[in-house]
Amino acid sequence: MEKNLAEITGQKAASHPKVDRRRAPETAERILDAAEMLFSWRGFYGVSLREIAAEANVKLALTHYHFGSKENLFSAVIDRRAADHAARIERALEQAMAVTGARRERREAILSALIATIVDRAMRGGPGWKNYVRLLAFVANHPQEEEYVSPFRTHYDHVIHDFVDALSALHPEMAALDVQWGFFFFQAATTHILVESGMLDRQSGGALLSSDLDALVDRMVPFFAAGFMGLGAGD
Amino acid sequence: MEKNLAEITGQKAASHPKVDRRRAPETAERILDAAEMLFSWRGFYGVSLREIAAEANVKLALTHYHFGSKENLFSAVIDRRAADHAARIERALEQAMAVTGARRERREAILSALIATIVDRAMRGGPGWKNYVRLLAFVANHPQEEEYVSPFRTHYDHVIHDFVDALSALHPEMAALDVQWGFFFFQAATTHILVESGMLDRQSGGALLSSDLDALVDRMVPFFAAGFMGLGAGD
DNA sequence: GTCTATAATGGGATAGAC
DNA sequence: GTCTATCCCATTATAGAC
Repeated sequence: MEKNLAEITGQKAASHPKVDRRRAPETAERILDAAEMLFSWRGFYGVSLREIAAEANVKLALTHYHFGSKENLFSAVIDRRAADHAARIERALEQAMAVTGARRERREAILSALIATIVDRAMRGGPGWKNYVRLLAFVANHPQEEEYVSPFRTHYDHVIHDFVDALSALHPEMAALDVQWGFFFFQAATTHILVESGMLDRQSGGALLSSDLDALVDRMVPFFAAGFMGLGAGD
Repeated sequence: MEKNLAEITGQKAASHPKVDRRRAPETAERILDAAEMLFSWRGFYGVSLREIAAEANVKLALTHYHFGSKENLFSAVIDRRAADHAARIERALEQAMAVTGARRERREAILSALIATIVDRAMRGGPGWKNYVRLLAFVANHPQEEEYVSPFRTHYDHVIHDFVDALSALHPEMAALDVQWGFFFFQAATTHILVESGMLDRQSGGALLSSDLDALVDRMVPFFAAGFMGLGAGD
């Protein structure tokens, strides 16, 4: 069961020049890159520090020197990007709330602020970001009882709260709980899709690709914006 | 292979036949129950056979005696319920396709055939079913590259295909790919929600409960039925 | 900071008595 | 079918040389 993941997925951790000029600062980064990639595919339990060290071309002991423990390394992977990522999403939400026009369009702008910002990082932020986004979605799909999800919560809980507030302000005619339901459905689909489980590819026979995230956004935003009307949103 | 030890040793035979027949099936069932529960929370890698044996009040060696290997045990957990479960969903779909009325209602009936049937098993099938449904959703959220997802695919891929067909037949005015997108969104939200990640509870401050799946169905079906109108479905 | 070596533990799997 | 005992290997983590 433990096959070489790089061969299967054709993926590598974020690449760095082979020739090391300054090893010291780069080593920790390489370990983070490797951990980010491997954790994003198999989760916390499915990856060993040995695999991470090998993927990073680093000796095993260095993972402990730089990060102390496996759990610490996992947290470090998230902490490297989470604050910046959450801030980007918050900024996009602010811009979306400044949009004027029909409420349907304003609703779409809000939803797009979340999914399009995430997709932008995954598609145009470099290979590390793609892995990070997958990891983010992966963790979001796990029970909150797991300890390793807590770093994720501290960074993103308030973001989600702000989105619900924005939608509630846009739709005073809706019951507050219905707004929460609707956004939860949107968020649920988002996190499922971004793990790239490959289901979409298989079910469509390749006509729809999980990797084509831009096409995803174009379908997802109008679909979910319309969904709110099923819960009583006036158009 | 599995000879009766009493015959070989010449000891008395018929002393415990009833006890053996009662115990034999029960042990394997207890192991399956424990594995089902633990796998559903922490996944394949996050659980050890020792934990499973302890949870089942059984010695470690018995897990190997009854199931051979860890992978085999995982498959056995799925095989115990998957065929019955898939058949229930298929039957519900057939009944939904017999519904007459407005297309919106027929669309809701189809979506409900999936989610309500799953929720029915989770809520009213007993504790084992609740764990199975969580495991089902858990695995659906994992990359298809993982080998342990294949037993799920063989049991459920055709079910999903039939749902897409039913929706496509209902909406000839929609592009076939858009129907696939819409159902994929629905399925994505379904699998995310059923892992009971606890997000909903946290975000709503307890006003919405992940465990209240019946309330979920009441919101989810109209929401996603309306979503299709965002992709060009005539009402 | 990086290396080799090793401790200490837990993992899956098996043998053989009963 | 169930038990005890054990093998063998992978795991996380640490010690100490350089």
